Amino acid sequence: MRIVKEHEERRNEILNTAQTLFVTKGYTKTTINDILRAIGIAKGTFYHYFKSKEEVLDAIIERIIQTDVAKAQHIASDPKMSAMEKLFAILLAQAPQQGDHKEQLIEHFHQPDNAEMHQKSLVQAVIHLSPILTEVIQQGIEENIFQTDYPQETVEFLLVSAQVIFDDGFFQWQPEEMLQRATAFVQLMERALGAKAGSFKKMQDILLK
Amino acid sequence: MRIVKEHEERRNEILNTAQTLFVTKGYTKTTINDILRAIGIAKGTFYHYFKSKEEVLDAIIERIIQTDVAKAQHIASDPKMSAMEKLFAILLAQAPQQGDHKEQLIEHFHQPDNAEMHQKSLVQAVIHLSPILTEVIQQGIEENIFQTDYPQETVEFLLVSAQVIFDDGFFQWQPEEMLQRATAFVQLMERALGAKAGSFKKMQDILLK
DNA sequence: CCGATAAAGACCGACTGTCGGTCTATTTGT
DNA sequence: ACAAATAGACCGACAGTCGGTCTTTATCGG
Repeated sequence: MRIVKEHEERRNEILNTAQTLFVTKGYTKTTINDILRAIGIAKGTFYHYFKSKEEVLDAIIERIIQTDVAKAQHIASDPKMSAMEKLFAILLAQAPQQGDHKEQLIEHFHQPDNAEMHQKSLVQAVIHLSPILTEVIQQGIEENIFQTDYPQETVEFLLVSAQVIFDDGFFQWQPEEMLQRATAFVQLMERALGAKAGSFKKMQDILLK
Repeated sequence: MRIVKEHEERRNEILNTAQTLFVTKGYTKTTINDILRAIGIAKGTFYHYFKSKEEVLDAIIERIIQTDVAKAQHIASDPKMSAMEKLFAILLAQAPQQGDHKEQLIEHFHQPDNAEMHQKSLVQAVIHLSPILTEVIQQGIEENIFQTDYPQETVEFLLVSAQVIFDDGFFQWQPEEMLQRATAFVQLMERALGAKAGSFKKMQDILLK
């Protein structure tokens, strides 16, 4: 049974299917054949679009990060927002994984042994988000609400911490442990950025909803 | 050619060889056959000692972490040291990877795609070191040199940041970028732990040598 | 303007090489 | 003689390759 499609359509079909499988079963445990079977295409077709399994993973991660980066950029470039508002908005925009494409992934299992995927996401997120957040912090320094000699590095540390601690797959926290860490993280941010004690109270309240 | 050895000796031989290969070529790219060839043993011998490739990785990581934990514990239990001294000593004991067993690994290549190994090391390091460091922080709170409502969580964040940022394999920094991050990290610690501004100056100086 | 022809490229699935892991036979120490 | 240690032939699963087919679209002579 031979069904011909547009290049981009087929490519996205592979990407979407692979993403669902990678997230639910894990990258390593997902077979190329799993992907082929799920779509109903042959080996050759897959390799007509991607030259390796890893290239698919990279493409998926790039796609995910890209949407997050776009949101962050949009917020960061708003001239009417204060640095504090931007910071909160950007972080909140990240947290809920959103419905991604349509609705899939909502019920995704916490897949522990998925090291490649987690690591690549982490690195890409830090690389692409830190410059944006650094600018926001610098705006905050000019507004005299933040104070640090190392805005860039501080952002990196905070991003890494958040990505690792709050990503399922590294540690499996109980709900109350998660809450505790979220609260602690807000305090860490406040201190790391040299903000006035208690100035992140608002964010704290939002997080604890 | 058949050579019989003591159980522990053979086991360590496998561990040492595997560790060298995992670090230089990466875990995934290292074949069981690579290990066998390097030692000069057969498949059956390998599987007589370990039931999977991953079990070898876990054993290696446990061994590495164990030496770090032992050092940390030894320092932490010294009744004559202040919390600040302990904190510095423990961190410094981690930094130089030491000659591990004898001398190997000194010239280890920075292997970027080694996600499994990096992730497992990270998680194990945090799990085993954070309780020890948390106690040190609590001692510091009693000594009134630190102040935080979240000692445990703060330690976790700091450990994660340090492990990821300073581990080759996640990011590849230039020497001066590394220095910059080390400096920034000391400031982050100072602030995160609620220490008096400038009280970590000593540590800073030591790091910059 | 139309039908033949050729180029592009989407698609197929048998096949290959590699790798982690199993199994059974043999040797060695006690 | 018995258990522990060693050996290596063997297996199934998997990522990736290759030679080729089918469909669509552009081109061109009449």
